[in-house]
Amino acid sequence: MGVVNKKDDAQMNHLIGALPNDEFIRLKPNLEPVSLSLGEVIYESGEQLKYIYFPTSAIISLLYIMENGSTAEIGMAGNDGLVGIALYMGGSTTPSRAVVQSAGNAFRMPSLALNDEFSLGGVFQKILLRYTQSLMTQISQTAVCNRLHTVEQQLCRWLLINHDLLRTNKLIMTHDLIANMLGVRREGVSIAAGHLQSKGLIKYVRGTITMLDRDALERAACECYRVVKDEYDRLLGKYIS
Amino acid sequence: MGVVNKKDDAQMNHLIGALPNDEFIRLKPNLEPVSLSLGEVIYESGEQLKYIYFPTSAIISLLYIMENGSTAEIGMAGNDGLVGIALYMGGSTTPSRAVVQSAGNAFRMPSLALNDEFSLGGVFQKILLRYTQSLMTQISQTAVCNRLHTVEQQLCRWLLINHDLLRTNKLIMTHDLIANMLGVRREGVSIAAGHLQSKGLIKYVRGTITMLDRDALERAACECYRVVKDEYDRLLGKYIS
DNA sequence: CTGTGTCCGTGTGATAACGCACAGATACAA
DNA sequence: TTGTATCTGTGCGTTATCACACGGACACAG
Repeated sequence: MGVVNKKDDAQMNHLIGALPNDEFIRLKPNLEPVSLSLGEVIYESGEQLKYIYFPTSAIISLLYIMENGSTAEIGMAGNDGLVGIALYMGGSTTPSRAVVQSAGNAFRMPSLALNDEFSLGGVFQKILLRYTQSLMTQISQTAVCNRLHTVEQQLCRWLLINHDLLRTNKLIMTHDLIANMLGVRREGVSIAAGHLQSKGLIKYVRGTITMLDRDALERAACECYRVVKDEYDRLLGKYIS
Repeated sequence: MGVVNKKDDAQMNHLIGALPNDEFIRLKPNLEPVSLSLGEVIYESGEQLKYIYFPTSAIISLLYIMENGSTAEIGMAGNDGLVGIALYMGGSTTPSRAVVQSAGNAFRMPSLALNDEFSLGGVFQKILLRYTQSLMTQISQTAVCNRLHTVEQQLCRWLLINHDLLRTNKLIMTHDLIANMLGVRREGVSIAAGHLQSKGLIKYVRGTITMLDRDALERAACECYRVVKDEYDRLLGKYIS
């Protein structure tokens, strides 16, 4: 007791949990726990960022909003990642919006403290850069996935990612919201979801989706899911193992 | 004479040209000029990288190759950028392939020298990180563009990017190759190109495309072109201006 | 328990892009 | 000049997705 311990709440975020003790102790005073509610906008497109967020139980979605109002998700971050890359990459902001997709908790850290620690060039910097590369893989794969795969395959992929981050089979999410994430029509999601339900992979009623057969979902998803997951493990596995 | 001067060939790459003199002098011995031929594969997916490339007149395309053999471009780098981000981000490799899309020259730099300079935390590091963010914007925009815009809009965007990098109106490129970049069928490109030709925006014959009316091309392209360009200028403008 | 809003199913027609197949045209080499 | 490879135009049937529209079902508050 009294000793700052890595088996702390902050541990629940894999990136924070991967830090060596000395770096963690230095950072800890700057980590402020916050509670994030569904739909909350963490960052608006083009807005100067003040904090970087390390989700623990929350899931945050990175969305692009086009001029005509349609939206599409380019990436997702949960306790495996962070939100606010632009702060240490030098841009201070991005053209995307960050929205809370699943309510929960996170730690946030002010820009100044972040940059102080980042510039020391320690493990913190290494992890942040590696995570950034992993996010680039996620975004890249989303790009090709949007081009080459069907809505149903993409829905499977999206459900699997959520499953990994939530670690529960129940997902509170309407078809309409999923459609906004995938950048397709609500009907398209309804049809794909109906198909998956009839095959027994999922079950849903009014805003909650239950995943019944994860293995089958993986088989029904496109390769993109696995590529991104494997690349994350390759880049960060040795830290968070 | 004898004085290492920034008005050097290396200057032709904007990122190198943006370095302060002391950093440039330190790096110069490690910059090896290379000539890149059309179709040459700089990096294979998953292959350990040895060099980072700073194109001067060449254009390099970042491609994803799916399991079924179809391809799609996620980004492009010319004298405005570099190829080999994974080297300083820590991953050493990426799941994408880098192919020479337009023959020309580049400088390459060994991994070791790159990391030595990067870890000093100077302007070099700042520029590389900012460029990385700009590339993320490019990839993200490609993702949503693939989802939401037509082949014709995307073709316009692609032509404009090439125009910016080549600084000539003539582009040596068949419909088939463009189709591989955009991740669509060759016929789709032929039809879109035919349409643009009939409107007088471009002209083409057997593997060479001439851009006739750049302003009209910008109007026919989706917003994605401008978003990415503006973000590049925002991130790097103050260095390369 | 009744109203109102949300969520999902379904239908119809339109459009964009796909896959395949082949013909005409051009370039280049023998 | 002739042959061959490459490049582009076009047609046809198929599929995925879109846009719009509406009805039924459920949830929850008053």
